Amino acid sequence: MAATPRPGAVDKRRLILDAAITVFARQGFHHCRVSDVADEAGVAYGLVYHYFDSKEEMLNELFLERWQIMLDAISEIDARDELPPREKLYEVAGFIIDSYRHEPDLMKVIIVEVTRAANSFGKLHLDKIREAYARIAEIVEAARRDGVFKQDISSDFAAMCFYGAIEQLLSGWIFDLLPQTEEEFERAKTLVVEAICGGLEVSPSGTPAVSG
Amino acid sequence: MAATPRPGAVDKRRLILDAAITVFARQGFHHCRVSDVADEAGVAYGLVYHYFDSKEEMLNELFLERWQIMLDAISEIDARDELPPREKLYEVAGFIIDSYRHEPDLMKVIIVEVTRAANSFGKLHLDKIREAYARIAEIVEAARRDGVFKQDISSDFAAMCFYGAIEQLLSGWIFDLLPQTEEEFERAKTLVVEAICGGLEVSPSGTPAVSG
Amino acid sequence: MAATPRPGAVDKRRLILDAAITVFARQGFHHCRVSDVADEAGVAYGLVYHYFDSKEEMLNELFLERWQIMLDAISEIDARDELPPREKLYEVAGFIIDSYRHEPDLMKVIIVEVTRAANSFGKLHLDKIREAYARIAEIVEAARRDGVFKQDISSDFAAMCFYGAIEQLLSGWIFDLLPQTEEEFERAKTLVVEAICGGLEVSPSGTPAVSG
Amino acid sequence: MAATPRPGAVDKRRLILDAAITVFARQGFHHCRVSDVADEAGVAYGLVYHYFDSKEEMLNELFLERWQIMLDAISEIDARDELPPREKLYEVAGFIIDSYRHEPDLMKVIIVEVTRAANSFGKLHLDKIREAYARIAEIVEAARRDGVFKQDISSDFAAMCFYGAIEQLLSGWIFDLLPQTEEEFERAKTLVVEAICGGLEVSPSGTPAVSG
DNA sequence: TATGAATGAGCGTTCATTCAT
DNA sequence: GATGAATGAACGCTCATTCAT
Repeated sequence: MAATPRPGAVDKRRLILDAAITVFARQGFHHCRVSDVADEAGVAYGLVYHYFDSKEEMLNELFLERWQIMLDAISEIDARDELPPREKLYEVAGFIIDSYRHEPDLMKVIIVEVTRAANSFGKLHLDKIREAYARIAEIVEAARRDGVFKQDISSDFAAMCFYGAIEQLLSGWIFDLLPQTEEEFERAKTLVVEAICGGLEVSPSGTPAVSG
Repeated sequence: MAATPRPGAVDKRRLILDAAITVFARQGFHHCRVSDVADEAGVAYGLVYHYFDSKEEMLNELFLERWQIMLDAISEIDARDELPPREKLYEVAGFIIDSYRHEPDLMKVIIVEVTRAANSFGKLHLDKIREAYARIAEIVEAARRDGVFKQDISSDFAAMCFYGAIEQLLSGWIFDLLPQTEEEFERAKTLVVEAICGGLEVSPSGTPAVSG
Repeated sequence: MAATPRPGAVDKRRLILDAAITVFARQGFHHCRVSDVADEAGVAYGLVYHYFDSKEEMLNELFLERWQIMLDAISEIDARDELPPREKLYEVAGFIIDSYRHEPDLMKVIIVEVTRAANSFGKLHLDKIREAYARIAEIVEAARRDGVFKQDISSDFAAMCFYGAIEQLLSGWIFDLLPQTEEEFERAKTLVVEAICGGLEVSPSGTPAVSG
Repeated sequence: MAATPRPGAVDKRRLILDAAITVFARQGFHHCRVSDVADEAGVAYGLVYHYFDSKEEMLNELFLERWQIMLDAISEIDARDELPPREKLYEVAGFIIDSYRHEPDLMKVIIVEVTRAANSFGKLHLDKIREAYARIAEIVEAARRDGVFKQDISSDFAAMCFYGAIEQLLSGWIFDLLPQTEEEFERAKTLVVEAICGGLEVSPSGTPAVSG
């Protein structure tokens, strides 16, 4: 559907999609019009319908595009056999946090408008979302098999807690409940893993820090 | 504005609010009409506007009403000095999970339509939401002062992880990603605390279980 | 329909009608609600419907009540045979101007909401309005028969000019285009008659002033 | 906002505006729906809102457009120095009467819905309306300076009487209180000036007729 | 490709009016 | 008489989508 633009020519489709990120993040998917996106992109709004079937399709595409990148990243991380489980989770947390760091609007849109919007978009993409949990769960499951992670906490359950903690951090940044500095982002990577893997409690023998 | 109804009479205002919970949960706030709420309540269209200024006001009221109950519950739990920190967090997790167990539609609405809706309602209620995190953070902070919880994880950060994990579990139930049985609910209370406080990793000397 | 209230009791019907004058004048008939009238009167709005069939009926009644008083006044003036035509017109202008002076809200409502609102209320009351013109025309007609007024200007036409000039003055006061002082009101009575009867132009032999 | 239509193409904006004149005149501004206007114009409902922000805006535009033409006409008349005051007023009356003759619906809308609607539109346009009176007053004022018009009647007052008389004639035609024939219209031009300038009374030495 | 005029279903909201108490 | 809860038709306005150019 999207023709490859001539080299040097502006890819209007991409232009529109990027404008959609900005507008969806700023006004919210339900509170913006297609014409707002077109205005942001500097094109006539009829053109939006030349490239996309509907307003929703833009959101879908933004989500799928980005989510797939994350799924691939998780898989790639899991494949690095040299990494211990905690390091793998650190890499996953790091990838997601860096995603927000580099593209906060896009991540905001995905979290706020898709991930949580169960009734409308979420349903379409539940399988994709489920897959992310499953891949994280695989990391946990391997750790359980190796006896590094606790047996009584199922890997699915653990994955939910882990992902939930990360998403909550992102929400905190999105809503300005947590400070957003480079240091905080880096620190968060270490601490969220420390919290979930090592626990909040002081353990008798101490917990080794994560390298990062 | 809403007069106290005669004893024995139906409180139409409450009827409408309850219908709103059902409809918002089923169709989503943005995908339902005010007439859907009126139909669900079995009242005339205009009566909704007799009691509420707008569709949004119903959502606001549902959120504020319920959220305050949670805030009060957390405070009450924190005041029980005999409880160790982990037990306090167990009570908090238990309260939230039970809230979902007993009123899944209402909790769904609050999580999906308010807590995450950054652009519209979320902003109105950020202070209330922030307060919940703060109260959880107080529990953690006391534990840190007592040397029970780690120093390097700030109480704010810990509170976000803890709350995020719980909300993710609720999301999992809402979206049918996790099984919903009485046992699962009970088990989740214990495990989420075990995961966050004790950590996913097997600690050298083992971790004491929570009573529940 | 309107029961005579017990002596000393408040006549709620009258109370509502007076409130309607205030509200109609302040907000305009179309821009006020029945409840605004009820609030102004300090009664429940259901009571308005106990006394009146509709919002319109209140306006109708206000108009008819007042207009009849004017019709009677014109007739009475016309019957005073000792008065020359110009004096009769002076008395008519004086009556209308004094009506505004003493009850500006009521006159505003009648002029703005009834007299000019041809499409809705006006039609119902056109006969009454026409009657006023006719009575003024009678005064003019008598003057023409006596040779005091010009033959080439029909009495109907003259009546329209005369009434139009007066109503325009009232409009000027209503819209604050003309100063509203006691002196201005008095002066206007004289001048409007002078303008219409004697004309704006300086006549060769001068024009006699009106007594007033 | 409204692009200039291709030559030969129908100007839909104009079409809608003309339909609005018809509908506002027939049903009254408050008693018609936007859909009535759209139906009358033979266009889709939404197109009205493509060209106009609101129902009110259409009325505003109709008024301002027409009123400016009148203001310009009065100025132009006043600038014709060769004309004596009475002739100038004759031209003004003639212009207004011809406006009604050629576009009775538009003039009806302006008089009934705007000029007199004190509470809503009138207020917005009072300055424009005031300007018309002022321009007429200038004509009178010059005549007073020249000693042709009476000193004791202020030019503002005289302008109100003059304009009021004319508007009343238009009201008479609008409400079918006066006969509407070409002859009547022509006659009215002469007579209204004769009445206001020369007065209704027979003056001792006679009044010169207006050429027209 | 690109534009924006044109469409019309749909929605939130208002408010005159009714009626049980 | 008096109240105000209850009704529901009606209306202004929005905006996703289509389509002629």
